[in-house]
Amino acid sequence: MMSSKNTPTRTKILQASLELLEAGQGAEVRMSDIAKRAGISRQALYLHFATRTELLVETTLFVDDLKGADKRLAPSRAAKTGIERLEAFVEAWGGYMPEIYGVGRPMMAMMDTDEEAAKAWNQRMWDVREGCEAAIKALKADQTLSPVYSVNQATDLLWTLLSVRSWEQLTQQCGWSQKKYIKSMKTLAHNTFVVAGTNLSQGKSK
Amino acid sequence: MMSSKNTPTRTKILQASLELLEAGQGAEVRMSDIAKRAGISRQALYLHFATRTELLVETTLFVDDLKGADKRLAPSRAAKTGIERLEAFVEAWGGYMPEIYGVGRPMMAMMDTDEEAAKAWNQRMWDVREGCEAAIKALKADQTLSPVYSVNQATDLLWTLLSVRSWEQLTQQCGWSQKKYIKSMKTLAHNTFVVAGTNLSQGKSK
DNA sequence: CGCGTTACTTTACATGATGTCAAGTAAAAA
DNA sequence: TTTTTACTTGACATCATGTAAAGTAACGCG
Repeated sequence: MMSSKNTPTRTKILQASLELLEAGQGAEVRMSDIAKRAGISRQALYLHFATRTELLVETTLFVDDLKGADKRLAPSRAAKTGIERLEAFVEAWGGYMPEIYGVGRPMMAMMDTDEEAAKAWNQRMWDVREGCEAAIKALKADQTLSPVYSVNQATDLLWTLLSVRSWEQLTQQCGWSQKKYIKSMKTLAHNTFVVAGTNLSQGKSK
Repeated sequence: MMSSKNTPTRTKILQASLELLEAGQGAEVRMSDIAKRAGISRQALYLHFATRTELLVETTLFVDDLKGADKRLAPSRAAKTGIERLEAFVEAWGGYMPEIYGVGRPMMAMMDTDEEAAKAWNQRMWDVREGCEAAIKALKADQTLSPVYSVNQATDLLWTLLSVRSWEQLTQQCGWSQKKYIKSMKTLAHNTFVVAGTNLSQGKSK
């Protein structure tokens, strides 16, 4: 019974999985590949993870732990004004996406065929939506939310703007730099959701 | 040699493929499924299409033919002002996406594993980008393009806003109606790309 | 009429990945 | 010393794609 313990072998597997996923630019990451890299037999993987999907899901949690997802989003929660919060969130999440894209890409690919994978990934994306909602609600509280949108509509829209797919298209397909992406998204979010007449990065409302 | 002919059997296959893809809400569409529905043997499929990918790609072309992709985009090309053109394009493409989503979903799923599928789908999406670019250039020509963005940047952004993935998120995940999607996108595109002080649906510039 | 070609059928099989099963082993724990 | 734990080895089931080969029924044509 090793259940949810942090045994060294389990960690080695997750580490191997992560390395392959991050390196793999389209390269398949098979169970046998992961086993080889972790230095154990393919069968041994199944002693720790029931399915490939489960391993992948656990890898995404592993990466959150490593890269400190929570800490990154903290500044956004600490922001005083809604505008600052919106900006901080765009910056934090926008900066985090490249870190998880390595595992995110295969996860998104699996969503189409694997129910479990879809559930796990959607759950995580829903958490992101909550971040969006919090930022929008902070704007609303400051009365700096554009009257064009309801809180829900603005949240949906912001969430879509900041989706991994959109980030992927802009940075991978269009060749945008990370810097350009974040700057553009800040501008776009500001211009879209903040009531007219309030400047970027000058959140002294009232 | 049946090469690129429109034989009845070939059409039957494409028809069957299309029906299954459109019906299939996550249901797998295997070669055997398509064969069964077309009323022929699985092997016969390979007499008309070398691979599953090729069949899927051909199905997307088939659907364009059926739904009249070209005709739908015509109004956009005919628009007098840039603003009208932008609006018409959002409306046309936004209205077209649900029609192709049935085949688009599996195509996008295949992109991750199949090089050919990726090339075919990207090619089609690139055509959409050209539509975006034309609309943005029309704004530029009218001097109604917001000075915040260059033509390229605006094109990339509009293209991403109008991507199938974004449409998918808003309509499938967030539950937006088609009407709401198009209206919101029109507003968003207008507010983002049209120079301030110009109203929606009143394109008399000059 | 006979002949060959076309379009399809049937059966069999190779491949490649996931996942299962069972027996064996080496070292730590009891 | 025995037992348990963690892993190894090798064999096998499954499932979809794609290949291969031989058979058949209809059709056009000299």
